[in-house]
Amino acid sequence: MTSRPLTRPAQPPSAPIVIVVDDDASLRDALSSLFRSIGLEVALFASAAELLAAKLPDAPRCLVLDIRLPGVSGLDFQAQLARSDIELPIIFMTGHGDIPMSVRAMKAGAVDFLTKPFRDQDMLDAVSAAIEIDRGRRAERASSSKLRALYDTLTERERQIMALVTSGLMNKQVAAEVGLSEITVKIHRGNVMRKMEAHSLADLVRMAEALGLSAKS
Amino acid sequence: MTSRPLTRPAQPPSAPIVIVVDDDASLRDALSSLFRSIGLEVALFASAAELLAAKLPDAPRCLVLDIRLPGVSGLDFQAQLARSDIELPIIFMTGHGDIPMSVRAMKAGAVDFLTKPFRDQDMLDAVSAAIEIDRGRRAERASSSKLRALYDTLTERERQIMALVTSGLMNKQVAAEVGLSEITVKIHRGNVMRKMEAHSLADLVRMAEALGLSAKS
DNA sequence: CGCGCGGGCATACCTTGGTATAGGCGGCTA
DNA sequence: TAGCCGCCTATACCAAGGTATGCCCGCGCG
Repeated sequence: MTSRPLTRPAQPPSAPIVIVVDDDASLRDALSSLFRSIGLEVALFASAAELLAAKLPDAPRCLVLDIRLPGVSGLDFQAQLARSDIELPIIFMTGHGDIPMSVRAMKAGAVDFLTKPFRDQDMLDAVSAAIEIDRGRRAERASSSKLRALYDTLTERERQIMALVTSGLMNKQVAAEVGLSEITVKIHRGNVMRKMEAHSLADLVRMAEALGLSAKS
Repeated sequence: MTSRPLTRPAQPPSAPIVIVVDDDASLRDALSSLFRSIGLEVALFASAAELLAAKLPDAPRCLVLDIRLPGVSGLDFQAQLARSDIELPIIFMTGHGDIPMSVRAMKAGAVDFLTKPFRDQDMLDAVSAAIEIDRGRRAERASSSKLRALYDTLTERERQIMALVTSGLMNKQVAAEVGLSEITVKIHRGNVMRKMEAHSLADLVRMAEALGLSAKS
């Protein structure tokens, strides 16, 4: 709930990036040229730590990850990313994996799990799907964080009135609920509409829905 | 959009059922006693066809399925169920599966994919999770089909007004949009509220949202 | 044919929503 | 201390929502 600046300097929509983490240099190179051949940007790393240290442009992306890594395992790294709430679609590669490993990865949200050697087309299909997923998630995050920012400008009272109004109560009922006069509720309600940039009650209801609000009586 | 009777005879909430499809009779029996030991109902079948022919009570359920089946494969059966829009959480078992097989199953929505021999506890955990998933889906289906039924009682005009009103337009704007007088819009709007059993505009907006309505201008 | 039903419109009347103007109170901070 | 902000309230006024009564039209159906 900290109020960070939410307007980043407008950047040209960057091309999708495939992040490859594998300790085998020759495989990295092969994947790099494979992805570049269809116009994707590529970022190569030999270990998870290197990736975490790197700064990557803000574009749709996905991670192509070997299960066996120097240091942590791919599955552990996946869990680590999830804990740091970094949402990044992952495609696993493995030379000596087993079924429980693949199931665990998929249950944790991996997009795909390829066994080496894999066909180029399979990898490209997986990466395309992953990039699409990330694109969708980014769009959702962008709109929902804008909504959050607006909601954060509301005072405590205004939030309270917003919850009650969007739950379907009339002004007089809201007033009775919180022990205010109806006119005061109207004022707050007007402030809420203005601050949330809602053009109608229907708008506001949808916003409340997206924010997960509910009137706890 | 056919108007089927939507009120089924009220049945007592039945206990969860585990459906087991495996051609190995001894495994079926073992699983049966395992599941019964924690109070779950069990339905046993030797093949997919037998399951399809059977009538099962309307209760939370899941399917425990061997990948290798007489006739169709488990994966094909999974796809077949999906096509017949039968939503049924599936737990696969396999003795000789491979990774691509497990990945395909998980991508198609399987809850788990266990390799034989598995530990009893792993199977029980998977089944519990699957039953929970089915319980949630059933609740969602029930409420959304009730909503559908109400929506189906609306006339064409009423549906049109509902979409426009819940998109945030005022009565006069709706009237201009569809070429009616404002008073007529009010009448339809009132009919919509009554037929949809909405107690407030906020309610109606949420219903429209759940129904996926949008005002196509 | 009469009837019901979906659809449309008008007048009248009341409730609810929304805003402007104006005032008071308490707390925080330059 | 003055000023700002959140908060609360009141009067007044107008727009929008909602319902009732009454009347009209066209269509399908027993």
